Amino acid sequence: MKVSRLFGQTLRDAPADASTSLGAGAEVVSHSLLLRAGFIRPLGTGTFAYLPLARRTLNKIEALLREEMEKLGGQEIALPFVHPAELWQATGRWSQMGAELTRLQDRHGRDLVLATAYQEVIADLARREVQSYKQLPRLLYHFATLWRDEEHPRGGLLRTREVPLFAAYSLDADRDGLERQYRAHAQAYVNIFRRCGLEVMAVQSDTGAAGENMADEFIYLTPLGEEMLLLCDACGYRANRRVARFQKTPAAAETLKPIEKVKTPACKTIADLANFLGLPKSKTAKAVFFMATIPEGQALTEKFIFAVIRGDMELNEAKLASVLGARDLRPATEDEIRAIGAEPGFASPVRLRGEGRSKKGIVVVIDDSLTSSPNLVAGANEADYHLLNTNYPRDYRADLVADIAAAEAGAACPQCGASLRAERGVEVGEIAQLGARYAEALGGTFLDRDGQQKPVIMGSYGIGLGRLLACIAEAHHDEHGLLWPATVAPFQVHLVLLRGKGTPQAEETADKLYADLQAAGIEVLYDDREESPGVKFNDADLIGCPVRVTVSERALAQGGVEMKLRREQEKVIVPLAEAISWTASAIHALLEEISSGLTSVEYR
RNA sequence: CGGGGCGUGGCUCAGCCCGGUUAGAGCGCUGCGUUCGGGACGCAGAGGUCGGCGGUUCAAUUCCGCCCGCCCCGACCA
Repeated sequence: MKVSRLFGQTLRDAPADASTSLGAGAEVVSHSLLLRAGFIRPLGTGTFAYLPLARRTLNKIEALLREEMEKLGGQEIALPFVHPAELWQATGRWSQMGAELTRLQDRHGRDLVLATAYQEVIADLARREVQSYKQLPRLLYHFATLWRDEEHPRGGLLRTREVPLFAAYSLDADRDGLERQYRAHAQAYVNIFRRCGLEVMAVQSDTGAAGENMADEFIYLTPLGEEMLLLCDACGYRANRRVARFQKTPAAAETLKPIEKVKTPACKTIADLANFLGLPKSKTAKAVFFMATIPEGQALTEKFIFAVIRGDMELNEAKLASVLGARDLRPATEDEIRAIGAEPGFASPVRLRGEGRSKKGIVVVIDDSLTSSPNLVAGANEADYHLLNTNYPRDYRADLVADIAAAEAGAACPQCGASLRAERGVEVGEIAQLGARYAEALGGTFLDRDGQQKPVIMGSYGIGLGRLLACIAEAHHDEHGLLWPATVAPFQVHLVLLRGKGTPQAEETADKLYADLQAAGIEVLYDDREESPGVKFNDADLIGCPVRVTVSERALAQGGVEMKLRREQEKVIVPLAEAISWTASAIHALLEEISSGLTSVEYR
């Protein structure tokens, strides 16, 4: 491709809204570089056009994914982007999902959804096609678009509303089969990301709205990431904070003492309270209030959630939402708290005024640590008063007892007790064991060898391709621009022509070299423009092809053409006759460097 | 959801507080000439319903209201 014909130009400055900060105000380099280098352009909020350079890189990623999937026995399919609502109603996601699921109607008034995922459609296909165990196992995969109406698209390609997606789905007759395919994917994914030049970490996650069993996320570690991970260096425990467990320090055994009401003026926080009473936070119970939207059948009900946790721990909203089966959770307002008879800052489930709370839709959820922590200080539901020595279940009831505590950095590892470390990262892929959930919801059964009708066991395996592109850019750039791994670079070679003045020799040489390199199967971006050397070199650095070849009078006078790797400073003059072979071997070496890093990764 | 900020040629921004001929700059773009190894220079150009609607006014890019779009922060622990 000649730069003079390439669609999309480089920009000296990034658009103002591209220097978007994210999290702690860090600039999202991938966003500004991909914009400046002419890879992407924003269309609307959270939607992007992928220009030829980006599309070429995505093509390479897709080719690599196809290779890896074919190795696993995968078969490529294509699926519609607009789905009938019935499928989503059957699995319950129609009612479970909030505004991120876009619902629409066709001209006949039939409900439709824009795909936020494709498990329903896969399960529907499986129901129609799979009648016998002889048709299992199968592995399907596709490249598709996914629309999730995110509230806060951020960080350019890191969090978008429209997502170019790769996903695979395994269909099995039993859980052993699922386990085999799942492990195969866990290994394949590590290699897939490595081949893209991205080091990722697999961590345990929940399956969110999608599944029912175990899942692993593949995380690229970066402070820009929205995922918080807890890692154990001692035993290798790795989990997303949403689901991370930890060992709760047990409270000392004590005999239960009688409740005692004490005046605690202006003690509205746990810190104030512990300080005022001269007790550790672990001797207190704190109450946190939410309004939860919970699906019941097809209907949604809003319930008041009275959550109680020991004062030395923090509540994990994701865990709470999970145990409640809540679709949405928001902090309750002070008015809502008073309406149930509690006093903000001095609330507890003990002696809650206005009993018969279940009728009022109040759900009390307590952290499991409270069952073994005696004589805690809790609110008296009266301004400026707390109660000493409250005990569960002596003094109050709970509708649910569960682990709703957030693991923090420094908490004890659930496996070995060592101190957990916290890291941030971006989720670039997820693999999940869905089990029978989808087949059961949609009635997808097959006749097994034993003559029994059984549900098809599914797994799903997905990668966000735009996000992957952004993460690769985050991992591979310098102050001058992008620095693509050879496996996914839009072009392998950036050929720069410096015409100079006078003779047409340089141009004729470059034209021929362009043709010869292409004939040798090398992908070349040829900068044939009438631009100054500075502009051309800066654009080459910005775009980031791994090998740069410069044809100029100066280099020809020195006996050849100039070769430079994007990541190196050194330049060498290579005789024209050896230019092709030099380039080919340089590319080969770069590719080899990446493939040699591939190992058969044992799934833990 | 709440609070704050922004919206002016393709891009980055000035002008607005204090209303008044033809709305500016740099980059980019077009033409001509010079230059030619790290974002060169000269000359001549093109390109703007100043986000939209409404109001105040003799007069609105400027003041006011509403809307739309974008950005940031807060979301909460009692």
